[in-house]
Amino acid sequence: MGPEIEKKWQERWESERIFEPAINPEMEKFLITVPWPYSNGSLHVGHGRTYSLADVVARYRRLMGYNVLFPMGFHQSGTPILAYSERLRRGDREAIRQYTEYLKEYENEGEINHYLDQFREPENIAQYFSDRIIKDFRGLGYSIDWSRRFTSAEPFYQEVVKWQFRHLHDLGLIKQGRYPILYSIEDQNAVGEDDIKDGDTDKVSIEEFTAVIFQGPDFGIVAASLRPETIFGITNLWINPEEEYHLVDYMGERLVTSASSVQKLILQNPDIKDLGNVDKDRILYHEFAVPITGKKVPVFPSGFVDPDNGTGVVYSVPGHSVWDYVALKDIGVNIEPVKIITFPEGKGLTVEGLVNEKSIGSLSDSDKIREATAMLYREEFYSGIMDDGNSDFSGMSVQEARENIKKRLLDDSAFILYETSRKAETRGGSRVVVAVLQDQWFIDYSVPWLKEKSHAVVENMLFEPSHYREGMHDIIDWLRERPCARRRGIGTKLPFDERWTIESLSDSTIYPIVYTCATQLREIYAKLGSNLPEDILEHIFTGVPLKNSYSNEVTDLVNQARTSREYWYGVDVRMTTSPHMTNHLAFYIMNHAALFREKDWPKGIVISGLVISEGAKISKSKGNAISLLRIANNYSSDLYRLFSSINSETTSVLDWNEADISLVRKKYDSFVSIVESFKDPGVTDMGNVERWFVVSFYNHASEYIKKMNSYDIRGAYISIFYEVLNDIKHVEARGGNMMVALRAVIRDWLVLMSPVIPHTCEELWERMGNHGFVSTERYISLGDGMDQSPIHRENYIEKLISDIREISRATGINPSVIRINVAPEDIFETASLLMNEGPSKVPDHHRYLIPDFMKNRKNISLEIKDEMNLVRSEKDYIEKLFSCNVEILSEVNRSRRAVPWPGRPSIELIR
RNA sequence: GCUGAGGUUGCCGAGCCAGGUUAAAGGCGACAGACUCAAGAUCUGUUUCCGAAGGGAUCCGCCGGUUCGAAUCCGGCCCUCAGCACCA
Repeated sequence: MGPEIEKKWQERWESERIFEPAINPEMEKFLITVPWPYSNGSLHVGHGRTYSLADVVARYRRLMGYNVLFPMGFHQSGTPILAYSERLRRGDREAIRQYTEYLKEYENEGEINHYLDQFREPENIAQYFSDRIIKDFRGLGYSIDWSRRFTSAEPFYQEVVKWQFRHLHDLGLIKQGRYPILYSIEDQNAVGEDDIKDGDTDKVSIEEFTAVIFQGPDFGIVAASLRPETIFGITNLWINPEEEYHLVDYMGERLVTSASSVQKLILQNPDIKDLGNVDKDRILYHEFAVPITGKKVPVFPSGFVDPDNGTGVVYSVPGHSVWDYVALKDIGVNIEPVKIITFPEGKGLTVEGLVNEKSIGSLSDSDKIREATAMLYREEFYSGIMDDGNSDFSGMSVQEARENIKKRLLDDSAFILYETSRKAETRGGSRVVVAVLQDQWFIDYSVPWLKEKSHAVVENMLFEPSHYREGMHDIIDWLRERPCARRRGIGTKLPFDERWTIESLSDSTIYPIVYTCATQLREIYAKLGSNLPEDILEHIFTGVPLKNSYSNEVTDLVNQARTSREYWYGVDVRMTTSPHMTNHLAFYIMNHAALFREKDWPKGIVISGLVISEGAKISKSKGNAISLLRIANNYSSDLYRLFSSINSETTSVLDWNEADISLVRKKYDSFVSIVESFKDPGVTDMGNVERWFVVSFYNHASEYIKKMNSYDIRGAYISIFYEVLNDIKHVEARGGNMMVALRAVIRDWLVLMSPVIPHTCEELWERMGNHGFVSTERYISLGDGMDQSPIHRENYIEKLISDIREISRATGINPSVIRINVAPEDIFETASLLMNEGPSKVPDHHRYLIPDFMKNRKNISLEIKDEMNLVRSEKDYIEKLFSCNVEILSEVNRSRRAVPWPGRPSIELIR
């Protein structure tokens, strides 16, 4: 069905406000949420899936008689929107290109520059895309209650966030401490993924090095390593002869480090002071002492040392580092490598082996060296055993030794140094390093009482798929401190330290509760002159009596809000994707556990799978990120919804691809044409097939309900869509009267299909002369109580036909007459005796039948009492099917090949 | 290496949690037939092997176990994928 029809129904739904539920104590409520979208761009196929599935669930629950609330808001906190508007202001080409592309979807060519101009202000980006997303979501037919929407940047909401943080603080869950962050020295600011050049495609993470201090006669020298366990194999140190080196003061000690690393060290450790340049002659070829062993080693020059990485000093372990081994060869120094790591059974890679195998000649073969290094480190880390002669660590695995040696070194001869996982610069071109904040705010998720309470929440929740429950328990155990505030970004100020802005995931943990009372909160905030006092929020959210008195008007609003929260809250189901498990969903659960009473805790989480497009991961650069707007226009939103629901299980990956889409489209088209061509036949006389169709339909319907209740949306729609379509084919093949068959089920079919293809169903519903919306219909389940005999009768006929086919195939007979012999009365009785009483009761003249009965018992059934009539009623059909005559009789004749048993007539093919 | 998911008939993919009704849904592909001047679309049938009577044999990564009975439960092994970790 075309976009005009979809639009027509979207407008009607909206103007009649059928998805804006009111409190109704008579009805059971159902609150379903999906994390709010971040409004810095338009959404694509991948984003739409979870929202679509949630909408299918919401619409389904409505049919089943629940009072359903499906609300939505917008996330605008954090740095990305800010970073993008900064980039647009700076004239960043990539950002302009990307936003031009977004805008092209919605605006005329001529308007684009106007909007790009507007987007220099971050709030305009947020505003613009929130509006677009609402339109996109409406265009997909989502039954969202937009009247309750709000954004994370709205002042009244920020009061709620402050309330949350004051509480967490009072509960002792907020702490301050040291924390490493990515930082730009030039900009004197923290940088996020969006500020880094290629930060989205090539992530930069923070690595923890051990900076080891080697004592010399006049001063020490410090070399940073990720592999502290190798200190037993050190033969020398390296510095880069082309670079400058400085002395720094570190807690009274004088240490050598590269000039370009000094600033970084200071950012990480305020105790460090720069003492200025040091002559390299005082370092090169001098000896320094290795900690723990005390061994004295010389410093050699080598060009491979990067002054920006670590401290610009490298300790050399030629026994276990390809770089060091090759570098020593390079400068012609003959030092015997020290081996300190072995492998079980002596098998495993060695530096020498790799150098030979990859024919590495000199340091200029840097790619090969990197490759060899990766192989060696991997193998040593996973299977290496320490074997350094006689230290305390000998015999430990490399992994174990690394932790232990690091700990020992940190006591007095090392400190932690953080480094970026790759060289990175900001989009503005300044270097990105790691700085350590001394006063970072954290939420402390390690507190035992909170963990315990959170486990209790999880234990009582629904998880779909259920193994995520165990996963969530593990995550809760594993969570420690989580930084909860930033120095920049859009968001709420930390109420007890206004220099900080609450971090964007932390400000969005308990917001679903605000959907229950957003309109009242906004109004109270306005009436009280931009204020939302503590005791009011306390009262609304937790029911604690008000401490202060307010005007009647305000008190009324407060009461409404509290009543609404009491009715609606407790999110019944939150749907999202699995990457949210370790962050958002865990915080969501733990913050609810910390702040709210049991009744308001989350009740369920359904994890939906990711979406790929044409077999590939969706990314803007691949061009397979089709926007939701284009989906609705090019494919129709019902087709998108149907495809998302049916082409893959809720929890597994969905591939959006043309080949599969056209298959689903075909089915969809045949559904529409079947329903459209339906005309009430006026008669209701049913034959075997029609009766079978109706019972089968309701069997599918109860299967559908069972599956929808356990969030198996795909399975549910396979039952009520694909299988019903197949049944229709069967009725047609059997020459049944389709209109008579459909008449009995078509109303319910439209109703049950409406959650996935609501526009189509509304339109068909109306064309059939119904009033009102199919979306607000109620489906009354018939349960499993239906008489199944039409199914048995149809199975009997089907089995009869397939037996005829099989005999014909096995014998090669193409019959001119088929003789069907149905069990006569006395055989029926004998069979009944054999099945219910046992062989001893069989009358003597039938005892010869017992062996045959035993042989065929799995096909014998007493379900059908009037086989003769049944077979007669299908005589014409069978004759037509095999183009021959059918003779039906009912007799016992010992000379015949087979005995006619109930449920298994004997069949004779005559040439 | 850790954690999780998974290995099903040509392919994709159900079933497995609650063992028998499972030669194992559905789709795709292939083959045959109907329709058509033809192609496409659509419909019908077949698609592990054997069978001149509706039957039989073998089968769900590998090995073993529990059971009257296992694709389904238990133990071990092999392999694949994802996330994490690791990579001066």
